[in-house]
Amino acid sequence: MAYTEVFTALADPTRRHIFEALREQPKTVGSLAESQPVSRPAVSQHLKVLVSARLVSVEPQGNRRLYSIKRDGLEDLRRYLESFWSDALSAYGAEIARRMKNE
Amino acid sequence: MAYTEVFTALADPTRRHIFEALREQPKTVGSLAESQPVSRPAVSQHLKVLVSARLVSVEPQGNRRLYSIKRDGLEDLRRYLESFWSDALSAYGAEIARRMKNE
DNA sequence: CATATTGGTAAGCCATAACTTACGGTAAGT
DNA sequence: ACTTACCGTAAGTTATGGCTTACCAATATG
Repeated sequence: MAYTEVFTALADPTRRHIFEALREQPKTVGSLAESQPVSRPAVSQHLKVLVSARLVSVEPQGNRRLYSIKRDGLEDLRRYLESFWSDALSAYGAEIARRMKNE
Repeated sequence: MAYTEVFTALADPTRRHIFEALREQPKTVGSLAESQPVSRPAVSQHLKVLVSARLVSVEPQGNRRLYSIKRDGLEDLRRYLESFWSDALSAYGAEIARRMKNE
């Protein structure tokens, strides 16, 4: 399942904070580490996971590496959620119908 | 963050399979365990997590316990995603603008 | 009642995840 | 050229997560 990677990536609070910090603008590893309570290598490892989940992309710029949000991972997530929504609704309706039938 | 619980719950493949198995109709622990490659206690533990994440609800029926999908957790997830969407778009636009400026 | 169904919980095991420090490698500045 | 800044990776430690078996409580069934 491809969804596992995206869900796992966003499950960790620190990683989600990093991801959210990129909403404003693309940032470097160092600047991200400054606003997080963990070390720089930890941030680097988190970014690796986020990139692998296609939630974030990298762009090397000379000395530094600029990380920014990538929409692919979010698209996957949204697709999963939407496909689930109608089913959940129908199951909910079926449940209601079932209860009404038994009463 | 309340999102951690939902993301964590859906990050595990087995747990997601259980969750998806409830799309059709409410089921008992035993019937869920039959269609999964893990033991019944494992399913029970997974359901505990899903209930805690408000993705699933329980309804005791005499001897058995009927589990069904609850929409609250999915609502949370959708809200998070949507709030993120516009930001991601604006950040994306800002990035584009930034690159155009530099070229 | 006695026994079988159903299922939650405890204890223990093992893999993995998240973090640290230490290191190396490349680009920028002086 | 040397040194500083930036950052990825390796190695090691610790915590947590998912699984199993064993056990126990509660309801249904004969």
